[in-house]
Amino acid sequence: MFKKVIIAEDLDAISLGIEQVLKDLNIVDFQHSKYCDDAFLKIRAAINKNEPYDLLISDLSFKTDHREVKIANGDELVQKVRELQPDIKIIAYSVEDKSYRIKSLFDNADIDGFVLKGLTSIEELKKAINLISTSEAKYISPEVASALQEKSNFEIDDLDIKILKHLSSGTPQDEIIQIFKDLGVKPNSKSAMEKRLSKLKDFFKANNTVHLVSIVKDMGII
Amino acid sequence: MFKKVIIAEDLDAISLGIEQVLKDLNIVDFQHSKYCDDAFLKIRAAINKNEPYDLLISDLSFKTDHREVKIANGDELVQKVRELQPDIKIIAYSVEDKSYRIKSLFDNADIDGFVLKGLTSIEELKKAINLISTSEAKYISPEVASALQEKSNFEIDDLDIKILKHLSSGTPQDEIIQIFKDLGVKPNSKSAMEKRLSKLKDFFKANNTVHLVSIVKDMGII
DNA sequence: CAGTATTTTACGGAAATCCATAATCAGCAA
DNA sequence: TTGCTGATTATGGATTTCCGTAAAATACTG
Repeated sequence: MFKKVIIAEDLDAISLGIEQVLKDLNIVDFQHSKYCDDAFLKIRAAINKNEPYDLLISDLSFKTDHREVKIANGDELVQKVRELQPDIKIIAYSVEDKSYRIKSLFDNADIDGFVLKGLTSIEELKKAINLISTSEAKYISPEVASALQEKSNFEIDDLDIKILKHLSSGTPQDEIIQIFKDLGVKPNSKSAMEKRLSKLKDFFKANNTVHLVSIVKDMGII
Repeated sequence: MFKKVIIAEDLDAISLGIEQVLKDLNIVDFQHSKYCDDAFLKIRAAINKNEPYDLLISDLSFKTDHREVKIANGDELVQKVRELQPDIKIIAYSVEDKSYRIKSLFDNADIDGFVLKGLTSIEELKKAINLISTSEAKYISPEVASALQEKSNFEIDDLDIKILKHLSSGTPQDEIIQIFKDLGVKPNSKSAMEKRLSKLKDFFKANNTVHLVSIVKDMGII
């Protein structure tokens, strides 16, 4: 079983629940951070003291404060923690149920478990911790297990995301092209843009641009 | 102080925290529902038994299950509870920070408090309960207090919402007009629709329709 | 009822987008 | 170099949206 655990979770109501789980599992050495930055610093400090954490339980969405932050959300946190300490186990604990985002956590940050906050998530969290502590298996909540089956999220590349973000913030297509030209981004013709858009509309089965933006917003892609 | 409390909250991790608050306040007679429908039935049953609840603490967003539900979210729940039992005190406890929605809770459902789930929300919840139990005052979390100051949310009426929903699901304007004509909705001309859209774009400072839909989705209006 | 104001509808040109096709260019093999 | 292939860019016309103005219908007033 894990000896030293760190929790990254901003909502006090929830972190109380998580701490209860750890106590039930007789894990007493745990810390709790309300900010991603803080969690990251603690993890780094622990490594330097040669007393590294062996489990991170992290929320994904964090409220934005007045204060300046380097790491804004759990996705970035787990990514950076994985780079810093490749052998740490990571469980994401979130309400996020968009398969696109869950899949990318397993693919990119190689997380060890995903527990969906829900009606029985406390029990699930226990199960996940138990499973991961004793094996190299991955845990994922049954409601969203299908996320991992989904065939590759196709080729929605970085440029597509850029275009979608511009569109959703009201920039007309012509201006987006101009911006890309000014920035020296490679494909920057009207046609290229239109081709990409029509590919995206085809892929997401959107009738028009409004629909497309609406869909990708719902999916949490932008 | 309140004698009998009901909690409507689907996430188990959070309801544990709320229950702790109630225990700290020496409130022992409380029930907990994970579904809005269930909460509503309990409240009605309590009235019938002449032992009504005097406080409802309700979340706003509830996860959708496989099961069929009559009341899908906290907004509807508090609305219906207010109609059923006008003298009950109601606290909304939610991560929702869109002023549009918060204001409408005070205006339409006449809730008594709004506590924003956050870093110190457990303490805030205690404060809110204390305040409301001893006076007719309203409680609102400081971070979102400005919501109540905002001048009327203008006249975004039901039809506007309908139009926006259609747009966001990919229906072209012409078709929306046709749908309205078929349904016998009153203003159903191309011009009327365009005028409304341009009013909305003006109001929300949107550059175009894509932008408009993006904004109202972010605000939680649709 | 006449007259005025407000709302709704109609119309039309400008702008943006959609969509198919053609031209251009870059890399590569013969 | 030549010719092929695929990717990018250009072009133009159909459709949709945008936006202002005018006509028509409705409501309101004295």
